[in-house]
Amino acid sequence: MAAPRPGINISAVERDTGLSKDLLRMWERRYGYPHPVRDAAGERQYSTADVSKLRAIKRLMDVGMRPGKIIHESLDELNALADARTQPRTDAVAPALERELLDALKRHDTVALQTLLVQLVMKQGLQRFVIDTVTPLNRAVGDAWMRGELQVFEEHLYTEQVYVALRAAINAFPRAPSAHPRVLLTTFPNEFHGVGLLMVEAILVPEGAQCVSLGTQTPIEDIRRATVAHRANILALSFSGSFALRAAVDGLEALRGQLPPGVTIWAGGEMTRRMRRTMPGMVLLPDLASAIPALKSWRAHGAPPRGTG
Amino acid sequence: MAAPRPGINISAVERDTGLSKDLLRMWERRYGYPHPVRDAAGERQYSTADVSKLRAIKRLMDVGMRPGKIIHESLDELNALADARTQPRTDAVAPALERELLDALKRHDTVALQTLLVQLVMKQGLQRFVIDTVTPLNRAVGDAWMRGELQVFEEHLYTEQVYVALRAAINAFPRAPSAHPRVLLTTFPNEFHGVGLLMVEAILVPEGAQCVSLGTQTPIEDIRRATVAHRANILALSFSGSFALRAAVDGLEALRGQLPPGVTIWAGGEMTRRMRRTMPGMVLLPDLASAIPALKSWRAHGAPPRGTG
DNA sequence: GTCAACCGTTTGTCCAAGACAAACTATCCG
DNA sequence: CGGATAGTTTGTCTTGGACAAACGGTTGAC
Repeated sequence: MAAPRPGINISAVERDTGLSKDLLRMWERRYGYPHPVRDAAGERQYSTADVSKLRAIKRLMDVGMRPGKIIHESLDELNALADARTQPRTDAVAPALERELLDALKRHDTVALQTLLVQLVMKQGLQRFVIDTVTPLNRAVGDAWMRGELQVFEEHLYTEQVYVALRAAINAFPRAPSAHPRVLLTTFPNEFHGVGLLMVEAILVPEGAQCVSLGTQTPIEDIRRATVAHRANILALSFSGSFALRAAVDGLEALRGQLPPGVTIWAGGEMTRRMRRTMPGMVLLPDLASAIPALKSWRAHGAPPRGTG
Repeated sequence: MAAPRPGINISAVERDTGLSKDLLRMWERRYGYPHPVRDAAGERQYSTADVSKLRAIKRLMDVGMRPGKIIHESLDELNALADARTQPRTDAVAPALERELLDALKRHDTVALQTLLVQLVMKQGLQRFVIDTVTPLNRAVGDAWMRGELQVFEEHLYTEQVYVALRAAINAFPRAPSAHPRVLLTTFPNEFHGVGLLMVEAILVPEGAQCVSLGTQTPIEDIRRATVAHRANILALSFSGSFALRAAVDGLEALRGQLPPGVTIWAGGEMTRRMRRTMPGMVLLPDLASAIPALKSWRAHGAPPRGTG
């Protein structure tokens, strides 16, 4: 009665890969790939293999590769490229534990997942949990998703569970209203990845910083206003790999010009690794661990006297 | 340095309203609205007023109205239509408190927001909190967003805070592995609204039910497998107003045919109010409060109640 | 009076090919 | 090594046509 795989609609491909319909048609015109079959109405019907490969391409593009260079590689070669990039693998999460977590995820066993995560927080402490467990786990989940081993909703489920675990752990720390520095966390508009913010918060709160997160997608003018209103000492911004480089640099420079010099700007996230290393007036945090020395450095010399411009 | 409002790109409008580019162009062709000015390159530049009105239209469409009937109404008239629909306003949240929450939201004051929500949970109890506070608050936030009084990220912030408060309250209840019934909660693919699931969970857990949520967007075959694997007694599905009616009915009928007759299917959410036919073999829950009698009915007879209330 | 099936109208999505601006790469110069 | 310039690559926007799905009113049966 129900055909098992009748082919995937261009809208569904857009949703599952994040590549717009226009772009999918343009690639077909320019590169000849993907080249989906047409149904009786002449509409494109993509295969699941196409979707897997498109996801792999998107993921590599998100870390800076260009479509023309990789679109004709096979899925295996694309995976090899991704693995090569992942070389500095720390193996901090015991592979057995990582497998156990992924298994629980695939079983949709949220209780087991949450139990495992909470156990790890307790055992490692919050900071090590974020750096040694969540970071490689994010990568493992991302890779599994790219290979089509995980559904979209399963990745969401994972994100949600990490979110809950981190939020609970952060809330366990007391809030001292006088704690310094005050850190304001958010992302630019068009940036949808907010887990990074929570991970930074989880690094900073145990150090005694006072964090306020605005969530994702705050317009730049609102960021400026919020920074002044909260009298924040540090403004921390997160950029995922898929964020437009130019928009990030322009926005950061605009903010630097508008904010009082006493406010320190931190820019972190995957995409900051692709930025020019010298951004005057701001601190680049290519990974989460570097937030700790950055905070110590602020306390040593960066602390502004009084002048709130 | 700061350009005030140069006009809004069609992509940004798609993102901010949820109306696809194709649809925006088609409306312009068919209805003459919106009719954005063109920039030097001939590309559409929408105004913020357009975006506000388009959001209002989208919201009314999500509750069943048709674009052709409302697209030429003014924003005020659209708001009046939305208000008229909201007539059965319970005013269970004191307007002062509601205003206080919205103010905290607009100040991005997550601490105040969370404090208020937690206080309300404690004071009202979880079930009343969900029914008397969160439901009207969702509507108030939705209305404010529709009128352009809230940014997208502010709505996200609200959702996140409610999410955290509900999740924390639910986790405070002990999990008895033998509790009955076992309820599996999820949504169909293409359904992005997951707060409803958490709200149902918050209604059912205090009644002693054992809830497992798969989050949003579970493929139907996975729902079937998960229901069998968890030996769930009740499968609860949530459909927001923007979900396609046909897809919901078809999917529900397919599930009903594939699941053992002993499994009760609950369908809830805004869009189930637009379903006409009494759906054989399943229970429609037009609002959250009706989940409690439905649960009691299951315990009394192990079968769905007849009438649709 | 209620419900289901039918049919014309409304509505959303897809398609094609062209145009152009933004982003990136390569090269040259200080 | 860093910065400006020229050439490619790449993504998004444009128009206008086509068609299928969803809707709403009417008809017919009970």
